[in-house]
Order: sequence, then C-alpha cells, then structure tokens
Amino acid sequence: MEGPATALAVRTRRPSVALRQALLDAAELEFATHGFDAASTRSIAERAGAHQPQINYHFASKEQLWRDTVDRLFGELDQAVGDGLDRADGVSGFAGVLEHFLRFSADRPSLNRIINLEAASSSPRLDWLVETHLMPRFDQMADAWEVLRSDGAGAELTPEEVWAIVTSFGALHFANAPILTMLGEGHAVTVDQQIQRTLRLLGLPTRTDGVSHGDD
Amino acid sequence: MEGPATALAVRTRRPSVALRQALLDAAELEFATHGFDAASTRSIAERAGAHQPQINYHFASKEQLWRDTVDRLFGELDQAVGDGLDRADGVSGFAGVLEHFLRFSADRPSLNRIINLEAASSSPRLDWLVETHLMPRFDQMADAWEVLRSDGAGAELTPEEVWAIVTSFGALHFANAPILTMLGEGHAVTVDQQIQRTLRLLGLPTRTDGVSHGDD
DNA sequence: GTCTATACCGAGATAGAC
DNA sequence: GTCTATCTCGGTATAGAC
Repeated sequence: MEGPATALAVRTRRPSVALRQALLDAAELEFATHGFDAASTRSIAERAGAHQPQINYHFASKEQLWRDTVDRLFGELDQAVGDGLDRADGVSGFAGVLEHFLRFSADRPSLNRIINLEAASSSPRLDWLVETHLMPRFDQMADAWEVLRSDGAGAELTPEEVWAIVTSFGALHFANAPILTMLGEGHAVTVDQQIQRTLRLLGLPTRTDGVSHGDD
Repeated sequence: MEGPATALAVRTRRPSVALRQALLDAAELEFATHGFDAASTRSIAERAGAHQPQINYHFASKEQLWRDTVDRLFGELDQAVGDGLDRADGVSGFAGVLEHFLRFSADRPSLNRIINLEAASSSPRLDWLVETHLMPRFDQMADAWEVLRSDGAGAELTPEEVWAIVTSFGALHFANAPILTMLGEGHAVTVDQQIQRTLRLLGLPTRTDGVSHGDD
C-alpha cells in the first residue's frame, strides 16, 4: 500500500534526463510527505527505480535535490498561473490568479505541504525558500491587493491577512487533506467550492457561472 | 543558540517525576520543531540533561513519549480554556472559548505545530490524534456553532469552515511565526489583534474594550 | 527501580569500477 | 560520464550492572 518496494526490478539504464525527472518526481512525493529531514534518499531512489548513490551523482546532495524539487514546483506553478500575475490589478484579474493558484494547489498539493513543513522552524532552507520564492510573490500580491483596495473592492484586510487566508486557509485545505478528511470534511469539498469560500473571505465577488453556490 | 550541548554536565540523579517532566518539556520542543520522525531521542535526552536510554526506561518508546507529550498539551489546553466549552452556546461564550484557545496557541505554539506536522500524511499517530483529541473537540465546537447560527449570529459558514479558519488561520499564525516574521508580518501582530481578526472572519462581534481596533 | 554499556540498523556520502 | 560497493555516523532499543 505504501512501499515503493521492488521497483528496482524494473530498473534499467535510462537517459540521464529521464532519470533526473524520475528522481525529482519521487523526491517531491517523499519531501511533501515526510519533510526534509525525515525523508530518506534511499526511499526516494527506490521509488524512482534507482539506487541511492545515484542521487548524489545526479544531484550534489540531499539538500540540492530538495532545492531542485522546489524550483521545479514553483516553475510549474508560474506556468499554471500564466502571465496573469503581472496584470492582476483588476478584481477579476486578482480573482483569476487566486483561482489558478488554488487549482494548482489542489492538483499538486506537494508545494504547499513542503512549504508548510518548513514553516514552523527556521533553517537555511527556510531562508532560501522565503528569499528566492515567497518574498517576490508576496510583494506582487501585496501591490495588486493595494490597487484593488484603493478601487474600493475587497474586504478590509491587510496584504498580510490576505496572504495568510489564501495560503493557510485556501491552499492548506488541499495540503492537509488527510486530517480534514478524517474530521468529516474533505471528501465533500470540491476545488470550485474552496475557491468560492476563499473569495468570500476576501470580500471578492464569487463567480456563479455554472456553479451553484448553495450554502452547504 | 540552538544546541542543548553540554547540559549533561548538570545531570544528576533526580526524582523520577522531575525527570519525566524534564523529558516531556524537551520532547515537546523537539517534536514541535522537527516532527516525529526527524526528532531524535538523543537530542531530547540531551536537552533534558539525561542519557538517551533513559527515555526508553521512563517511556516505553519514542512513540509513547510523543503521545504523552500530546496528552499533556491537550490537558493544559483544557485547563486554559476552562469549563467554558460546555456552556459556550451563546455568542460571547463561543468567542470566549476562541479567545482562550488563541491565547494558549500563542503561549504554547507547540500544540498546533505538532498537529500541523502530522496533518499532511496519514499515519497511526494521526489516526490516534484525530480519534482521541480532535474529533471530540470538533463535535463540541460544531454543536456550539450550530446553536449560535440558529440564533442568527455568526457568518454563513459551515462548522468545517469555522474549524479551518480557527485552526489554519487563527492558531497557525503563531505556530508558523518563523515564516510569517520573515515575510514582514508577525513582529507586529499581537495576540489581541489576531483574536479580533479571527472573530471578524467568523462574523462575530469584536470586543473593543480597551483594545483599539484600528484597521492595521 | 534506575541507569550505563552496547547492539543493531538505516542514514547520506564517497571511492573506485566500469 | 555513470553506477556499484562500501564507509562512517547517528538513529532507537535492549541487556545487564548497580
């Protein structure tokens, strides 16, 4: 049910790029599930159908593998969000970016899980994560929110509050699906509903095209 | 700055209960910082000024130490919240419990950190945590919220949404203080402000006694 | 009943074979 | 350039001394 197990049976000499991709896929899963320290390069390699030392060859170290994993995730996020971020000044632009972000978060919960697992205690990894990836995105979001607010839209919330709501409430819903499912929620809440919820908390108009928004 | 280091110098034969407390204190910190798997019983023992195998003597196993740590935290939470939970039906009762919960979360961020670190992936520990501690409290909160709603108070939110807002937004603010501080928030947000914020999201009246509620 | 000495396993990284 | 054999260290748990 859980073990990568005898995947080594299928191991075969692959082109270098293919192996790199396979290792990144496996790393993403393991890092998102167990966190950096608890994840083991052995399990990652096994899951990718490779041997553990191949990780140290194709990546410099475990830490480097983690960074490359995070870089790839943010790259894919940007692709999913599109270039909309630059012109997200209007209300519908802001909501559009939010929607893309939440859809990506539902599709690839690894990103928010990895961030969340690093968020509790300071570490060189957290420093790098904030400086390289989070800070720029926070600043962009903050600017867009200020513009939107000065147009009289949105709830009376600071950019920091908006960030907390979107990441901690909106996206974490998918990252922490296991615990929420056990509490009776999760199986019933669709991505669309979660988007509506989040928009509502932000005081932005919920788009009711096609989606009924009954109050449950 | 971080290392428990040479605390063993002060090690001495202590009464069994005192050692147990010291080990629980150290365990709480290490589990909250690194998560179950990444935390090491060596570090925990060292931090408590004890030797590693003493953990296996005073607790059955690492897993048991973790459970006892969590039990103690929830016990202290209940004490902090008081018996208010049973009579939290009115709006002010509900808000009072919320306030006590958030104050405790600010004071002892370990609790929410530990929960959060377990929330992402299913494990025997998560099963136990939900069944033993979270489920009962969720049910109580849900009942109180339904009563409150039927009196016409509170925002149009399901109990699941309220739970998510209170834990993921309200309490996680303190648990994830490191990352929020780095993003420019955290140093400026007091407990009182965070209580007001959360009440506002829930559509409950914010108490403005003594606390100015300027919009930043 | 309590602690110390130690066993045993799995971690990440390197050296050297191919 | 790529992978396999192996090293060293730190993990938890137990066995046996006090």
